[in-house]
Amino acid sequence: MTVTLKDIAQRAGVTSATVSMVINNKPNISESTRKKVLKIAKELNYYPNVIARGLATKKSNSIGVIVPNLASSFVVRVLQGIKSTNRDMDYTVQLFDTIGQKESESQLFQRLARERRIDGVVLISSTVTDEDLKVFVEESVPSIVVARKGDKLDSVYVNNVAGGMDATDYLIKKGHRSIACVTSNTQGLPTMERFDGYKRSLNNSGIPLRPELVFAVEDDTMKSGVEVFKRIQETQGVTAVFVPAGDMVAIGIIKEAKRRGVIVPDNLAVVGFDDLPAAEVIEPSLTTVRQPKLEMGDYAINMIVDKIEGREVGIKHKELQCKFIIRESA
Amino acid sequence: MTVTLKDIAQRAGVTSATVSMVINNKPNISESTRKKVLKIAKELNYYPNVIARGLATKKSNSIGVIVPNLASSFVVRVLQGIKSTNRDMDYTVQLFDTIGQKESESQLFQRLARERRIDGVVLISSTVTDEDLKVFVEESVPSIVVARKGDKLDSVYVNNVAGGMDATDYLIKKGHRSIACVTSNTQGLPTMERFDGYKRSLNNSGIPLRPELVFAVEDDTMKSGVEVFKRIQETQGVTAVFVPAGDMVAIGIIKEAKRRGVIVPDNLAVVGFDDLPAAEVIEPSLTTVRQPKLEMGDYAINMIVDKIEGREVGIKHKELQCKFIIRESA
DNA sequence: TTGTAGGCGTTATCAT
DNA sequence: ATGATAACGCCTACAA
Repeated sequence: MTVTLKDIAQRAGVTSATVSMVINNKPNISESTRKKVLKIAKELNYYPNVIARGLATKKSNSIGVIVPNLASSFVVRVLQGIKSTNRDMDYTVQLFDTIGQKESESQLFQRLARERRIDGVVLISSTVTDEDLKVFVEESVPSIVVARKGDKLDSVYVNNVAGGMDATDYLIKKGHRSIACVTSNTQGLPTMERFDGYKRSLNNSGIPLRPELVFAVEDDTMKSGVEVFKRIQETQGVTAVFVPAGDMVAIGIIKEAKRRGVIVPDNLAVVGFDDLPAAEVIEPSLTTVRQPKLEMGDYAINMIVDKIEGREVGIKHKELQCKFIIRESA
Repeated sequence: MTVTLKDIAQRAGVTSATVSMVINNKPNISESTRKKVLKIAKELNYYPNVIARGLATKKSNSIGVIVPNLASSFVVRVLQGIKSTNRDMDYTVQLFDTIGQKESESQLFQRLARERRIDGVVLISSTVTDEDLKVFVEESVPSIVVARKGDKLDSVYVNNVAGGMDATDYLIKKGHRSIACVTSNTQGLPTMERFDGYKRSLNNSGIPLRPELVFAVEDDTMKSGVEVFKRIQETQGVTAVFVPAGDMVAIGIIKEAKRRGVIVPDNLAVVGFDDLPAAEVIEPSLTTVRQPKLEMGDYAINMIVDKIEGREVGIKHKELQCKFIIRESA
């Protein structure tokens, strides 16, 4: 049923080695046999068995994409970027998520590498620990981390500090002095960096950091935003809030503010982080910091393929810039 | 560098066949050698080469997921469902999208099948043609289509007609008689079915279908909603609108209505379709028809695995029900 | 230019 | 209970 090199070889009166060379466009094949072989291959609707090929060449021509949780819109967006530039490539994308798994990111990676399943890995995670990242460096399979800077590992990430500064600068420029900040205690480095940008911006303007204006939430949901709004309201004099924790939290804040008769942006200016689709839906629409997610995916896949094909050596980092999107909420 | 069965065999003083049997938990192995082999395997940090294994067993242990466009939130959600129940399975998910590709869904499928790359395929598409679907039936690799009913092919889909009826019934029950309907001319079968539900509901209540109340948009975006609102307003007497085209269109309608001083739901009741995250963000929040997307993914992956492993034969269909979500917009 | 032969790492069938 | 051996389908020296 399934047609192999041998089948073609027989019908063409040549050997399967010759057919292989034709299929792979190797030089030194007479035009006549090349034509004959190609014709028969087409007639029989031949496709090379990629598994057999992989065994022979020690290449799987596939790239693993490891994500902690496919439910994250950030992750999905980066994945879309990967897939969209991956189109023209000869690599297949295999998708792995680690949430609810016994294996950690690094264990999974090690297994994939050792099983010879993939030629390279893109890890999309901001929460992976330095300890875990070490394993990636040590394996011989090329890998790259997206969403945080890798120390000894290739990486693509965003300048969160600058993003946080842009947002805070803008609020200060608008005259705000009591600016609250809502961070996350589960999203790792990036929110910390954005918070850092907030601090630096205040500092640059000579505004003292007031710890009572700094709040933390668990996750990037409207519910968290609603809750944190109450805490913010208990603190006197806040006129603006910057939300490194993410757009959904910012949206929750806006919703609850409106419900309580606090006018956004007049009584409270709100700036989010991420630029989700919902940012345009909420009224007033959300001023926020956009991360170039598709672009991150694009860079990541290109970098990993370059690495796999030996076009690049050494550690490479790509830092992308956020874009401040001004809408109505601030 | 890479450790193989042979390496273990040598150190254990047995043959690689024996080691293979141990690794695969075959019976008829003495406890002593089993222990010895396992110990050495662990010491050497051995992982079986899945490619070699695949060649020998003629199984790749991976499932292809083909989607037209990963940018669709529907597709992503189904994919999340697939991945989340895929966790406990021994199958790897390979992701393919066809947008901007030279290959159609069916050509891609045929190639994947012939290349022996995958053991089964899940196609997530509502727009695939019957013609294309035929190829899926003909290949020997199991496949299943999600989001539309397959004729001779396994499928998981939603009862869109009932969804459309629920929505329209509700509006009628609320006293509406001039109910507009906004469909899509690019989203294929599902929106047509929802429209069908709309028609049946009207019919059941003895309300004549008025063609001038039926509109079509190009895509599921706020922009389309804004535009179609204007057209709706030109038609006198409309008090409600059902939007099979999707939630973003419905949200666009609400936005534009508010901008023009039309009060939702008092002057215009709006019902969407999908239940996107943004449905809860818009104010008034969107009454809509929720599709069980995660569940669809869950069923799909289970069905395909059953098929691959020979637990199921014959054509199976799974029809899921939508859920009507009442919020503020109607 | 083409054929021969061996190998990639596993599994599976038969002996022993 | 274990070993020999062939086979999976393809690639690649090397020989002719």
